[in-house]
Amino acid sequence: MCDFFWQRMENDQGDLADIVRAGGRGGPSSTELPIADRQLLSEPMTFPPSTQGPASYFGDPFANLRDPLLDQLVGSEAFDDPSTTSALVNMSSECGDAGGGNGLVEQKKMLTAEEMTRPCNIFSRVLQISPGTSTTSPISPRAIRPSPIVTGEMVKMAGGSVGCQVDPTAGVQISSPRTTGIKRRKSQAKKVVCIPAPAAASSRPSGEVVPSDLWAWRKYGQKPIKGSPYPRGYYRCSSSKGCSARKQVERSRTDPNMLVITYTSEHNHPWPTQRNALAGSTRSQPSKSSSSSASKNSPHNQKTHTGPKEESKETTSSSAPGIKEEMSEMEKAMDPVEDNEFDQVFHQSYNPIIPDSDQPDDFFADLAELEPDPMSLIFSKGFMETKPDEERGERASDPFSMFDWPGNSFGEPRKGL
DNA sequence: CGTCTTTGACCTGCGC
DNA sequence: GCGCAGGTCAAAGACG
Repeated sequence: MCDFFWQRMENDQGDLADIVRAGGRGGPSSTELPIADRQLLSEPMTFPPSTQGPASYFGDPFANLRDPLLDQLVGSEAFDDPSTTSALVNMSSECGDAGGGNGLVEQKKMLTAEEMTRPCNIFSRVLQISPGTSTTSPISPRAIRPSPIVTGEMVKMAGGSVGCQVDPTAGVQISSPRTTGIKRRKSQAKKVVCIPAPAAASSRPSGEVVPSDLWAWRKYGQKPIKGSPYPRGYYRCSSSKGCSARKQVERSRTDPNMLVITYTSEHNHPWPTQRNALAGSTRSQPSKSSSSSASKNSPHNQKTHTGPKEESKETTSSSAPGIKEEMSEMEKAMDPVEDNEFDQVFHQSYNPIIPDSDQPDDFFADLAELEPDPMSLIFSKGFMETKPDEERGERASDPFSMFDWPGNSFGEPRKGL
């Protein structure tokens, strides 16, 4: 797998600041190692099955799970565009060539001006930032501005591609580190995800577009952001009561086509099961059949997707079939042998690792008993399967069928709000 | 009935 | 200390 993450876990465990997930980068131009591509999908699985690392994520054993959003992203617009698709598989290059195991080093890599000039794939940036290192981190919003033009999180590249940076105001509150223990809202560790957004027209009247992911999110607020024509939506996890996971969704002020999603806190529960996901998601899709139609009609969609929620309730298994397909081919092309290894690791890796953390093992143990491995559900539909041929046959017909992501629903007016 | 979104009011952090 | 802006709360209404 990715040595980088392993090392990081060992060296920097517990410090989200040093974690850079899926450091998206310009497509083919990247010099990443082939193996790195795999990291994209396996990244969350990169933690040694028995390491103590994951527990450090807010004490959340599930924190190391890759954000389902990523999968969706892959499936959304990314696959609509062959070019982006190709770029997609390269996005994890950061991991591959960041052998140093030093988070700061990697962040530097990601955010250097040089990099800014590179085309950006759909996962242009996925960062986890914690106050602890924010002050010294090179990712300071100001620091990452290669030019006066780059004032927002987005940077229009010469080639027309879009570069994404962390928006200084997009939740990446980089303030003085608070080591006193005083919990400050703006000092919370956050993970910023910059993704391509569907056409605004397809979303809510407000123009808000919320990508879906496996978690169930409930919107609890919206605020206009100074300097940005687009409001910021505030969501909290509704999959589980007591879950402190939250996220902020807003459009890039500089590029409406990009969404900046800031995740705060981590889920303290496993991936939402279908049942859980359905909780409260009884609302139907808006008149728009677009996205939802795909997912609803899809035989892959195990759950009766009734939620209009453009973003959450669609906890359908979303492990981007498209990505699997892509990855399968990539892997084959790269190294069939590793393919098996990859699968093995993948299967072995996922398992809400509950290392020697403060988390009550019993609690999660119970969860495991109560619910089938959520990840399994996800990947059973996704790239986890090792039957590319069969899958491709099915997916080929409807690669997006199992998704409810915005790619299908993005931009879809959820309903006449 | 339960959960959702919307939205105005209130609270809090941070810069000056 | 003050004011601004961001973040959260909670009531009201909508939906299935």
